[in-house]
Amino acid sequence: MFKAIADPTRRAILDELVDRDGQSLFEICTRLAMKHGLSSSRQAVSQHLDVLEAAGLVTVRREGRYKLHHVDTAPLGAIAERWPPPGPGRP
Amino acid sequence: MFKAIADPTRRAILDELVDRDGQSLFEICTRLAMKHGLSSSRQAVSQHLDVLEAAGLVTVRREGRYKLHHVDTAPLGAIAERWPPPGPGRP
DNA sequence: TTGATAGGCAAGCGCGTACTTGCCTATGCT
DNA sequence: AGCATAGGCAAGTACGCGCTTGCCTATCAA
Repeated sequence: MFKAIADPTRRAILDELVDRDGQSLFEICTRLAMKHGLSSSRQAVSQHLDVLEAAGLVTVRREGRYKLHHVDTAPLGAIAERWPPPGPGRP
Repeated sequence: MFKAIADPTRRAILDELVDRDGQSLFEICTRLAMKHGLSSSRQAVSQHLDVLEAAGLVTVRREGRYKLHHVDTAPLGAIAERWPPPGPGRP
């Protein structure tokens, strides 16, 4: 999971899915090229999505010939849980 | 910074420094071998510490011939800030 | 001053991983 | 049926990264 967010392209995909949940593969490709200036091929994005899915950060739902991707940022909470911020506790 | 916590050895180093702040290089090596069962060489750990320092997660303070390492988990807050947990907002 | 401890620098090796290339399957529109 | 769209699979390539190896410097104790 930590390796999943180590790649900048995968982080951009997460940003994109947070901004607009339930996108298909081609939608993600297009918006990555547009908004983030990334020129990743379809296969590259597909492989990134596989990694994100294996990390539990993205869930997949088939709809006809489309494959819609939904983001789930819950696993990232393990990071804040493992190394809690040094701020003042909850009074 | 994301790549810094992608490596399990570096995560173990962070755990070790949270448990006991201000350790030297050899202390970290020893405790990594003891508690985590990792047999990393001194140079390997040193390079990991360089990465953690570059990521802003570890600060260094020289004391005589020792090099004390202090942890700073604040940069990790950027993760929770970038992808906020989907829980209920703050009412 | 000599030896031992703590750490630094740089080159090289091996493997993982991000990406490409080429081809194949499935669903939808007309 | 026929074509276009959406996606899958597998092998191959290139580069980064973690780690080792070898040697060097600096601080402290005797």
